[in-house]
Parts: sequence; C-alpha cells; structure tokens
Amino acid sequence: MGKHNTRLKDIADKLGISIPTVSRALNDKPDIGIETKRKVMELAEEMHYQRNEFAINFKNQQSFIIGVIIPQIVHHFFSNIINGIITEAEKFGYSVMIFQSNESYHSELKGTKTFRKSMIDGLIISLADTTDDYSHLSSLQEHKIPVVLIDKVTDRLEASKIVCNDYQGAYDATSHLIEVGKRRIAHLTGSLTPLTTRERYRGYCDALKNNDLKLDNELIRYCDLVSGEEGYQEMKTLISLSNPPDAIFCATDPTAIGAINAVKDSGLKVPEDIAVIGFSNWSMSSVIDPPLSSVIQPDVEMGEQAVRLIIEEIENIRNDKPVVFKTHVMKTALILRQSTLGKKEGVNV
Amino acid sequence: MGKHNTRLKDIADKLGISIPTVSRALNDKPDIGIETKRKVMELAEEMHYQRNEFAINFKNQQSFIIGVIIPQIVHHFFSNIINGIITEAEKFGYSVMIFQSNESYHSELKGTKTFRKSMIDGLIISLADTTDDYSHLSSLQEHKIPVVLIDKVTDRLEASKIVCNDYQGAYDATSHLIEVGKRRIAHLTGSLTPLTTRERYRGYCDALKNNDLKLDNELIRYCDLVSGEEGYQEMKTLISLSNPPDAIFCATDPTAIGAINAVKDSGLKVPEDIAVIGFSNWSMSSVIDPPLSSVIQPDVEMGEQAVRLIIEEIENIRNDKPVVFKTHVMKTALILRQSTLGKKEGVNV
DNA sequence: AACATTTACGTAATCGTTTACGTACGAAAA
DNA sequence: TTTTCGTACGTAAACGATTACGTAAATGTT
Repeated sequence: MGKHNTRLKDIADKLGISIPTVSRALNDKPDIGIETKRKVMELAEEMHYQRNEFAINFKNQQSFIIGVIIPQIVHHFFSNIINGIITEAEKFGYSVMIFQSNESYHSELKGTKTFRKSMIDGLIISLADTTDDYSHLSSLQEHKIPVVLIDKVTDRLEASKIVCNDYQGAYDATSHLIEVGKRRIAHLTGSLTPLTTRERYRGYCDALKNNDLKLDNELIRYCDLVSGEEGYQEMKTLISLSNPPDAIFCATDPTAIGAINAVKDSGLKVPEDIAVIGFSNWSMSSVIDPPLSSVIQPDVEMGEQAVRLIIEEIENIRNDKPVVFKTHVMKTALILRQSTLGKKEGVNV
Repeated sequence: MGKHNTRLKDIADKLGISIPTVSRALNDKPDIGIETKRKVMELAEEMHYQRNEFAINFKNQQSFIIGVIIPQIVHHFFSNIINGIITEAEKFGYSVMIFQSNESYHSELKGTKTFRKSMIDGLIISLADTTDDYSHLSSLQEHKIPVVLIDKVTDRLEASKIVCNDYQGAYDATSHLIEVGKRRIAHLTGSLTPLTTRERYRGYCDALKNNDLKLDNELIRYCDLVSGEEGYQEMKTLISLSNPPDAIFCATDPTAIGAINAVKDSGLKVPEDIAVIGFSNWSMSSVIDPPLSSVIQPDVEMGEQAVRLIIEEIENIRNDKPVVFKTHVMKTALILRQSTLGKKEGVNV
C-alpha cells in the first residue's frame, strides 16, 4: 500500500509525459494520440487510479450534494419523501445529505449552517412548525444555493414548492363521511400555524358547507396532532357531549387511531356509531381494528419532484439562465377501509 | 449581488495586506497585530465573507461526511438507527449522507461508488441480504476510509461492528412464552443467510432445549419476513396441523401481525389459544388488537455507537495511530403486551 | 553602540485537476 | 519549395485557502 493515492503526476512521471496529457487521456478528450490514451488508461487501471473528487469539486465549485432538512426522519411520511429524494437524486448523480430539525427552528438554523460547510448544491426543506423567520433560507439563495420547500411550506419565501392538496384531501375525506350517511362530523385539528393544518381545516369546513351542514365549533378540537393519547382524550370529550358526533375527520392518523380506541372503549362501534377517517395513511393504519380509512399523500413522488425541481434550478444558476420558481400541487387520494365503510368492504378509490 | 463570493483576496486587496495575513487574522492565529485582526474581522463581516469549504476540504483531504448505506430507510428500525447516527454525528461536526441498497448487492455497490465520489470520511453500512462479496468494502478500507458494520454484519470482513444481541432477544422471547405456560411453540423465520435471522433461530432453539422442550421441525416455518401476508399464510398452515402450536415466536413484527390476524380469523383467541410475540417493536405493534409483545432493539443507541466508533477510526487513521476493530453487542429488551399476557396487563420488562 | 530577540507581516509553495494557449512536427496544399 | 494546416503534445495559470519560511522594523539586552 503506497504512501498516498495515485495521482495524475504518478502516471505522468511513469510514462514520461505531462500531467495534462494524462488528464485528457483519461477523460477521453480529443487531441490525444490513440496509443497514448491506451497506455494511460492501462497504467491508470494498474495503479488503481481514482480521481480525487476533492480537487474536482474544488475546481468546479460543485459538490453534487443535495441537502435535506426534515422535522423527523422516523415519521412514515418523511421517510417516504426521503426515499423518493434519494432514489431520484441518484439518477442524476447527486448524493443526499440529511438533517433533522426535530420541529425546532433553532435546530433548522444549525442544519443550514452545517450544510453550508458541506457545500451543498441545493436544499430541500420541510419547515419546522416553529419556524417563522426565513432569512437563513434567503441567505442560501443569495449565495446561489437554490431552496425547494416541500410539504411544510411558507408563502413568505420566494422559492419553488412541492405540496400536496391538503385542502382537497380533507374535503374528500369529509365528503366521504357525508356520503356514508354521517351528519354530525367532528374535526380534530392542531396548531393552525402550519399551512397544511390550515388547509385541512379549510377543506373540512368547505365540505360541510357545500353539503348544507352547519359548522359546529363544539365539534372542532385542537391538539398537537402527534400522539394517539391526544386523539383518545379529545374523542372521549366529544363522546361525552350532550349531542355527540357520528363521525370524525382527524388531521393525522395517530390521533385517528387514538380516537378509534376511545370509541371502542366507550362501548360504541366504529363505524356504525362513529366513523373515523385520518390523514397520511400511516403504515399502522391498515393493521388496526378496524382498519382506518385515510388520505394518501404521494410522499415518494413529492420527493422525486422536489429533486427534479432543485436540479433544474441548480443547473439554471450554473448556466446563468433565469430561475423560475414553480409550485407543484400534488394529488391526494382516499384509501377507504372499515373505519368508515364497515365490515370488510375496504376498497381503494 | 457581486459576481462571486467574497474571497480572502478581496479582503486583502481592500486592506492593502497579503492573503495569508487575512487568513491568519480570521483564524485568530498569533503573529497578527491586534489592530489588523480587528480590521480584517470587521471587513469580513461587512463583505459577508464565508470560508470556501471546497478549498479547505481539498487542502485537508477531509470532508467531514459520514456515508450510511442501509437496506430501506422506510423501515422503523433503520430510520431510528439513522436518527441516532445523524444526531450523534452532528455533535462531532460531521454530516451524514444516506444511500439505500433496497437489499440489493448491486445497488449497495453503486452506493459505495457514489460515496467515493463524495469523498466520505467513513462508511456505516447495514449489509443487504444478498451481499456475499465484501471487496467493495475492503477496497474502501485500503483507501483509508474506515467501514463500520451495523446490525446486518458479516464475519468475513475485518471491521468494527455494532450488533444487538439477537440471540438473547430471541431466547428471552421464547422463554417468556414458556413462562406464560405455553409448550408447543412455533417459530417463523426467514432466509438463514443474514446473521441476525440465524441468531434469532438459534435463540429460539436454545430456549426450548434449556426448558426441556423438544424441537419440532413441523413448527418451524420459513418466509421472507417482510409482509403480513406471509405471516398470515404460514400461521394458517400451522393452525391446520393435526397438533397445532399454542404459541409462536415470529422473527419480525409484520409477520407476527399477520399471524395474529390468522389466529383471529380462525376463530381462535390471542393469547389464550395461541400467544404471539414478534421482534423489533414496530410502531404499529402497540396499536393492533391485541397489542403485540415484541423485542426492543436499541436502534437509536446503535446508530450513536456506530458514529462514535467510526469517528474514532477516522481520527486514528488521520493521526497514523493503529486502528483497533471493536465489536459492540447491545442489549435487547422484551416489551410485553396483551398478545402474550392477555387482558390489559401489558408491562415493560 | 552592537547585537539579539520579538513582532507583524510578506513570499512562495502546496493540495490535484482542468483548461486556455502555445508550439513542434509532419503532411497536405500552393 | 514554401506555406498552411492539423495532430499531439507541453507550459502555465487557475480554483481558494493554508503554512513553512523569510525578513524588515521595532524593541530589548549587554
């Protein structure tokens, strides 16, 4: 094992030619004799030559790295997004660097700094709930590092965005509950700071309105949307009302599962007494009893699309072309199971 | 917005001093006048100077990037490992790059190539099930890029390793079934190529032996360990035996959930007729009916430990210190729920 | 006053590769 | 034969920062 990795110089010296000739031979550039190319290639192989990408990245000022900041990698939705990002990025020769914000603005800020050190070519970010200053992102943009927002976006930053149609998904979910005959439909929502939550809330309201159902504030409960515990508690509260709901649309699956357990524990039946539908189609939702109807988000596709957008921007910037910000709104779909349909009739729509 | 990012040269020119002086001032080196330092710092701030890490990485031939290859990011276990890796790496100023092998050796190979382009300082890898050639990893080691194996390891590569005690976990799970009074205990296993699967199988066998129970090959079923479907089918087969089991230890949670559904669909009760225990404590396992007993793996801690090991190796190599390979075996724990304990007695042990 | 030391900087080399430009040589064109 | 051109290479500069070494001026020492 040599003291150092093989360099162009080592090959050049051994063949008695110059370094640029070796470089051009290896990169199959014209202006190099066919015989020289052969000799260089062979010796390079023999000496296990590997391009020093540090030098190349340095010269090109390009890393082929895409940074990704998401709140929590362990969430089904986000790990699927990352799955899409990694898969698509690889097709274009980009690597993906991951950072978790844990829903903390402070941590998010730290992530952008770390990424700057790693000289990422672009950033795909799903904002932390607590973030309401975007200067760390616009600063990246000023340094010609494009930023693409995904899922948790803001309209206070000019950038390309990938969202799914939370409004329509919520509207469809609520409409479905109405279609199966429910009339007193509750909603479990969360902090209305994130746009996604607001959109789901809006979809719920509009579905009621368009079906001539009155909005009853008593039926709208707030929680952190994170744990089943909260869903359980809030559902218990709803059940104890003098005029309890006959269905509930929960803004996340975990809370919906909590709600189902609350209904069952109260001696009531899902969906006969209270139908339940969630959002995001967590993997656990298909295995609980009864299986939970939910709204599918095209997570993998969102990740893929984000990569395409950011690479487009990276290359436009590099070629001094104008950058146009685009917003992709991706379709959701209902996945209907027994928690709204009843016995064994689950069908995807 | 200037044509290029501010360089040391820009600062030096503006102050009429040399580039190295600026460099030393910014890095707070001695030999620089206090007044000069102040002026440099101020101007750097004013001109929004940012160190060009491409140049620095190039000079130091170091990226502060740890590459991670895992089979599937969407698996609960692996996304938790990554969680631990990212969190711990950040403490040491390292970034983390992720690649998925999708359990394919070919893809794994591609990942190591991509990572080499990105000049990772070290690699943490959980081997694909199909991998049985390790030259892509030893090649990295020869190029002084340390490799740490995690969870899916091999004894055919000399490297540091992080595993959890699959044998003991399986032994404990099986022993628990015996303790709650079961005697005819089935096992659902998978391909015995991965060491983890083999260890779980061995733990199962030894627990039976040490409790004077006979191993019955009829009760040992093989499947891919991936989907609930397989668990369901195999359980159905077991139930149809002339002498069916009264408990089953499944090598993964998804198959255990399939098994539970098979038991319930056969009109039998869990755990009264057939108790079920899984492995890995998937998030869905706590929400199914009845909640599934399982074996907890210290996923996050495994990731953290892997990072500590690899950074130690990276720094030893950099300082020409001898590298010592270590293997950490981490403890598993039983989490007991109603699928083995019965009504609402679930307790962590 | 002569010398030694310290302070505060500058010069030059370096990391490995790429690329603009220059040039020697042989072949083809005049 | 002279000119022109293409081929196949070499030279030098560049990317941005760091660092070993050199040195002038200021200060201290005897």
